[in-house]
Amino acid sequence: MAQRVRSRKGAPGIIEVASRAGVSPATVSRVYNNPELVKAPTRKRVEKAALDLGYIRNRLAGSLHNRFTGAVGLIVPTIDNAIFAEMIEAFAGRLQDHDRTMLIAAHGYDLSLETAIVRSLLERRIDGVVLVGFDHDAVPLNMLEQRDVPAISIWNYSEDAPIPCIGADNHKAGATVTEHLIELGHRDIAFLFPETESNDRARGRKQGALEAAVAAGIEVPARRILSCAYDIGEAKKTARKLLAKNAPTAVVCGNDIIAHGVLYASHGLGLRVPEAISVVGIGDFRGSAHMEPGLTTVRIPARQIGRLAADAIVDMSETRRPPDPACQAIEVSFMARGSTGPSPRA
Amino acid sequence: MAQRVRSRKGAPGIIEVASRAGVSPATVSRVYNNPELVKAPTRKRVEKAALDLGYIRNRLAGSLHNRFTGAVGLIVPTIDNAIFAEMIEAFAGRLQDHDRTMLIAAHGYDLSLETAIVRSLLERRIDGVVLVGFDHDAVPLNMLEQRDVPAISIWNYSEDAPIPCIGADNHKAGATVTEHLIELGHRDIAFLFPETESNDRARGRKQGALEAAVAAGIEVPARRILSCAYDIGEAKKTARKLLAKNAPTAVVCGNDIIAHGVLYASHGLGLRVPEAISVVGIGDFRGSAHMEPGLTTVRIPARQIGRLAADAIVDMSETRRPPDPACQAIEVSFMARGSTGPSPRA
DNA sequence: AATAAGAATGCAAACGTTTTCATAAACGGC
DNA sequence: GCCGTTTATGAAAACGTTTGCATTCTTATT
Repeated sequence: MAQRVRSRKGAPGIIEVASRAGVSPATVSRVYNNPELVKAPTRKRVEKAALDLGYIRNRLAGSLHNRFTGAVGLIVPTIDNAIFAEMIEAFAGRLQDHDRTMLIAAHGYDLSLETAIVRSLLERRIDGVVLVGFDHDAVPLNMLEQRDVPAISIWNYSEDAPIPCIGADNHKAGATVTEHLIELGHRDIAFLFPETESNDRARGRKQGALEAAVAAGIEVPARRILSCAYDIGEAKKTARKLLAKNAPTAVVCGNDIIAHGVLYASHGLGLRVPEAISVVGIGDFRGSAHMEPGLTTVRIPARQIGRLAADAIVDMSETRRPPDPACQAIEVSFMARGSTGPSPRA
Repeated sequence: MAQRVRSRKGAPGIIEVASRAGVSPATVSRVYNNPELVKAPTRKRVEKAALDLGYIRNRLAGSLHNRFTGAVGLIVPTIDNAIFAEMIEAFAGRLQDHDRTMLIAAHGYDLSLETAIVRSLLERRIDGVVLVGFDHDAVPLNMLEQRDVPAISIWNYSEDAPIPCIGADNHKAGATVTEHLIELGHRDIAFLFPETESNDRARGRKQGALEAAVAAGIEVPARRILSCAYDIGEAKKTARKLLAKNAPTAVVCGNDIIAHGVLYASHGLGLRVPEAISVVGIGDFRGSAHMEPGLTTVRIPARQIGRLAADAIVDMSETRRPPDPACQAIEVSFMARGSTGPSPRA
């Protein structure tokens, strides 16, 4: 029977459990942290006592002694983004499997906020931190390093990354979708990307896309390179201007959300996709496959990245050394769907 | 100058800061927790010492003494859901404003997991917990109450809620969209909702929708009541069957995601919206306004709920009593857009 | 049956703060 | 300048665990 009415201050501690089980506090502690060190019957008694009293251990007290809190920090640009949300969900789930808790914070693409966030995480003595991308202030990175708190970067991949990373080759992703359009005969291609200022993922994709065009002998005039926020409405508005007159035959979008906006703009203008205009995205968000027509895009396996990141950061916090190899490339896969077709001018 | 190379064990503590500033540890503590108690020049000296040493305080140690950890738990069905993500983002942001940290966990609509989650949060001695909806096991709720940890429910609203709540009247939301269709002359309406087993929000919406139909003298045959997961693909598949032959003139969807699926299914089948079929959603997710046609729906102000929830739980943890009034109704607003029109059979 | 080795448990000292209480310093009124 | 307050600081005892070391209980070996 769980003992009732433990008012405010009276939550039972390890000492109460110990005395009820007729053992020392040390033994109770061991039951939780090194069960194999205590003999089965004793363990049973302790477990029963804990249950009877409704004991809930205080991990904070332990962490004071340990070096470990069992909490891991995740810093993302935003939570409210379809593909990050997928990654976060997977990350959190996997962390739970490892008996860890996630602290999450968003900086809204303002990298200068990372310092404050990292500080606040360090005040809670997290066991490790996961960051998105490679663009980071030196200050927070130093704080982590000085305190010997493991950190990894996710989402982007580069061989010579400053910290261990798990991510996709965004450059290649941008190139892949562009090459697809080129193969279909498109020569007049527009590029619609988010602001690349403090977003190395988008930067890489854009570079990859533009370089692929150049490599195919296509020169891209400045008016074909547009930027817009991560927002369907904005993308739609921008695309409407782009498509209203003198439209290109294809649009490369920095992510699927922008592509959705472009698709809606096309529908709104009565431009048939893919007959009149081809559209490609990057990311393969939930839903992209099911639109009409389905969106041609490059799949970035967000959930996989989330899971691997959880595994990696937990491992690093335990072994106290970077994984081997430090950086892990996640393969993207091209998804050809209905939103792309031969150039009407071909 | 920040002092370099503090290897592993040597992170400076409050004691080092104190001695460098020539004060006692108590004073340093006060500088952080009750700055007004320490004279300006002393405070300055302490702050300088802390900066010089690169001191980062250890909140865990403090929480051991205090009752407060500055961490708040948020338990959601899933993070990977457009409208929850919006709420979470707003909640986390507001929490940061209050100098609090968010611990988040998802149970994937399996309410039995909440017990383990609550336990794990309590092990971290969170200052409060925010839950989604009213459907909860008694066990986790009791654990929270026994330990005097404040909890609130969000998303759903009811006057006689078991715990303080901040949310919308889902019943009314369901009724509103249905009445809109009825006003447009629709009599053959289908209802496509998520599983309501362990989801009181969906349950309320569905009830509201069906009751509105009944109130208008419409009898809804069982074959017009369908269920499908929160997933565009599934919704599309289910809708395709529904619309393939003997289609209703309108579909009420339990949320915007399902509505998106229905819309895509209609496009795929060549059914014009809203001429041949009207579709309504609930939620007003990002993007719903910009589809072609725009989705008629009911706006649930997710960000506002998130912000209010953060304010409320912080307040409760400080005052140690429920807010007044305990429950707060968030008004939903009907958004008429292009996806609904007069019934073709009218 | 004695003993060495190993396994299980207990003791008590940390861990890094906060906070009560006590003391010392500053202040204002006369 | 003196005294009664108020304000600023310090000393030391918590807070609830974990863990190294010491001790006791088992078990296996001879």
